[in-house]
Amino acid sequence: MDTKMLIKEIIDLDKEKKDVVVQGWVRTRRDSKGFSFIELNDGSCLKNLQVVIDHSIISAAHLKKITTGSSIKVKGDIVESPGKGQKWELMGREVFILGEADPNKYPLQKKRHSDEFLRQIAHLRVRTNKYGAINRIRSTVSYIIHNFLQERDFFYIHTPIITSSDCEGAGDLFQVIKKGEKKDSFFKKDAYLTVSGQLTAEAICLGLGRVYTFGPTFRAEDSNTPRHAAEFWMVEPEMAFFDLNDDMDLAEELIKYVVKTTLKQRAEDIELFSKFLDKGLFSRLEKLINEPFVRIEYTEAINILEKAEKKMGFQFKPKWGEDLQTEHERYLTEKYFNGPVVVYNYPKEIKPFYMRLNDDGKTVAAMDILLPKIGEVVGGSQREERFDVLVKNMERLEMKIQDYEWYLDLRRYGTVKHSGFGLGFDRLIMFLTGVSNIRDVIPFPRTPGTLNF
RNA sequence: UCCCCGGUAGCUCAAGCGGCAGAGCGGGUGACUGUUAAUCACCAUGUUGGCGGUUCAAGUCCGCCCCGGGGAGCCA
Repeated sequence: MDTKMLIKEIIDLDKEKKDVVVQGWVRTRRDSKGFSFIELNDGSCLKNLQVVIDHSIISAAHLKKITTGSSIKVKGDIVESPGKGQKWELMGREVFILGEADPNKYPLQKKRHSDEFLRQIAHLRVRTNKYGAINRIRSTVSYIIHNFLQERDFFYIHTPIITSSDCEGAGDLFQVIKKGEKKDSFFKKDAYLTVSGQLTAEAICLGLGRVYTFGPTFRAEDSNTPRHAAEFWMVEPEMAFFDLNDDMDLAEELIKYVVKTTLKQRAEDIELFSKFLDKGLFSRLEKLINEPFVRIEYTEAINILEKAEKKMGFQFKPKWGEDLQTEHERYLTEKYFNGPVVVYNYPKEIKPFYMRLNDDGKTVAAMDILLPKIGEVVGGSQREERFDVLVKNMERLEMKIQDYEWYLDLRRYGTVKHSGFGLGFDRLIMFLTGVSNIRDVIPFPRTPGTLNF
């Protein structure tokens, strides 16, 4: 009886194995006199399996159909390869062509393509080394994040994708309406796609203790940058009895754990990026694991930036009370500290209503984690647990308090100190791989003016 | 949304001042070879993003539009 095997399993074999079946997609075929070499990939790992086909087992007409992009099934024996470049190869005994790929039309050639071209054929680009690796890394990182949090007694919770109001005040929302009907015909009120699961996660947190969401979020901003997408994934832990320091500790520990574990579990895939895309990748990742993140107060960050202003000639003057500009973030992470920077205690005026007011009355217990090249990867805060202060905030911002009665209930009844943060999953993948455009770490990216597939 | 750059063969790109549209890769055919992005020879690539204008003549100049990229803004 033949054994169905993944190429990943074959690569790891420690001895030869008879009667094996392998299925996959052909990357290239090289013909010799009497036999052909096929590079076969099944997606299970970066490496291809070299398949040797003796021309006595296949007709010339069939062989011709085994072209780049076609899918085949091969039965045979795994034997040690006499050639250089691979330990094992599959000596074919029977070959079945599962699906042909007309070489005159198949868009992926055995050469490098530009990212822009591959984006147009996102349904096929996963068959390249680079995009196969990205998707494997996404899967592994997801699993690692779940592992990390579950081991620390966090519960994975599910917050709604369709939300009832623009609670978070987070920029532009996508509205949800029933096709062909008025905007409020279904829910009898306005409905939107979520921009964050935070507020509902807080509710579950104040009952379960430690929770997290991990799901898609949506922003309707007309942002055309390599770091923004209209649909992206976030991890949002929310913890009872955590203050801002606990919050920063957890976020830093999580990021370090993810990087360290991914380097171990997806070494081959990460190596591809460090070799061909970003020579400095390994040293940047190693540095992140081994050194504590710099933590500075917003006020200190402004001081540093003001001192650097003359030398750097910033387009925007750093000024207390204003948000940090992209050029400011880059100066801090890429020049001044050359590594991850956590900035905390921001002016209350530039942060949302739910962040906890500090004793100085001017700043809130907020924190952002900035990474070199990527910018903000984490945004979090200690939440305002004091009923009176929270209501005052909402009044200052002229919010409709009646829409948030349920949220205020969380402070009316058994309120406790609690904190949380949101981690941009796709930006984390960018940092891990050195891929510089978010459109290339999301399998089917959604951006303004682009909705394909 | 604003500023800048670009769109020429399937892909990546070239074409001095407006004067016959080209190369490499990929593809096809053949040769050679336990090959490794194989190698060598030959063959075919085309509405120069779209519409309009200037001109004897437009890939090239002008206008509008579409698409892509970079930067900025927006961004829990």
